[in-house]
Amino acid sequence: MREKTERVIREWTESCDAEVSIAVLGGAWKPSILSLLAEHGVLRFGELGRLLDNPTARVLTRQLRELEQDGLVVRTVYQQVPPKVEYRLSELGESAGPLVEALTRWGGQYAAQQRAGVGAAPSG
Amino acid sequence: MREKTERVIREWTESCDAEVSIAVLGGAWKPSILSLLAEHGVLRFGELGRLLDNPTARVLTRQLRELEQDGLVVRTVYQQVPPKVEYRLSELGESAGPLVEALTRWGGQYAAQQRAGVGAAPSG
DNA sequence: CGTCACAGTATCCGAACGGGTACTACGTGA
DNA sequence: TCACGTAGTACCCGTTCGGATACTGTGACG
Repeated sequence: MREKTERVIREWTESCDAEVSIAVLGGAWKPSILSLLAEHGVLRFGELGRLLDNPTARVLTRQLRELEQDGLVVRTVYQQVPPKVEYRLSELGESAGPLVEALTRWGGQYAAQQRAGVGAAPSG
Repeated sequence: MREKTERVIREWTESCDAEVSIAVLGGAWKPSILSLLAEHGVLRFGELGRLLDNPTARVLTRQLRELEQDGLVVRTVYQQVPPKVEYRLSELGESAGPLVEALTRWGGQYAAQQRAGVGAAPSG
C-alpha cells in the first residue's frame, strides 16, 4: 500500500471512507487505466500509453506504480530485450470495476448537463 | 461551475468521464459534506464544522464554495446578526448520493482489508 | 558501428491544495 | 465599554501533483 493511502486510511475516521476510494482512484488517468485493463484483460506499458492520450512515460509509470502498490494492478516483467512489461487487474482491481463505472456514468451525465445547460436551463 | 471542473470537462475525452466525478467530489471533506447534507437536509456552517472533524474555517469555506460553484449545494444567507448561513443539497447534489455511497462502501471494504491483511493473508 | 524498439529513470518546474494564524463585521447583552 | 457568537476573509507555508525534457540499457538488425 502507498504511504499516502495508508495515511488516508489512518487519519480519516470511518465516516469518511469515501476519501479512501478517492485516494486510491483519484490520480490522473487512473480510472481510465482500470477501465482499459478491465476491458482488455492484459496490456503492455506502451499499449496503455497509446490507448490513453499519450501521457508522458513519467506520469504513466507513476500512476501504474501507485495502482500496483495499492494492490489494484499486477505488473509482470518479462526478462527480455526489448523489455516487455504487462499489466493486468488484481482481484481487488476487478472489485473496483462497478465503482469506476459509477464514476464514469455520473461524471458523464454531469459533464453533459454542464455543457448543455450552463445558465440556460429554463426551470420556470 | 469551477474553472477546474470546466477544464477537466474540456480537456479529458469522454472516455475519461470518471475524472469529472473525481474533480467534483475529490476534495478534502467533500464526500463527507455531501453525506451529512443528505442525512440532515439542512446544516449551518458551524454545524458542518462540528460534525466533521473541525476543519479550519478556511478549508471548510473553500470546499463549500467549490461544491456550490459546481452546483451540488445551495447556500442560503440570512441577513441577520450574528450571521446565519444554511447549506443544503441541490437536485444535482442529491443525484450524487448513490455515487458517494458507492465510494464509501468500496473505500470501507478496501480500508478494512488493508488494515487486516497487509502481508498476513494466508492465501495458500 | 549506428539505429531502433521498449520501458522506463532523472531532474526540474509551476500550479494547486490542505492547513495554520490572525483578523473582520455587527448586533446583543453584561 | 467590552466580550461574545457566527461566518467568514487575508496572508502565508510546505507538500504534492501533473507534466516537460533529457537520458539509460540492451539485444537485434542493417
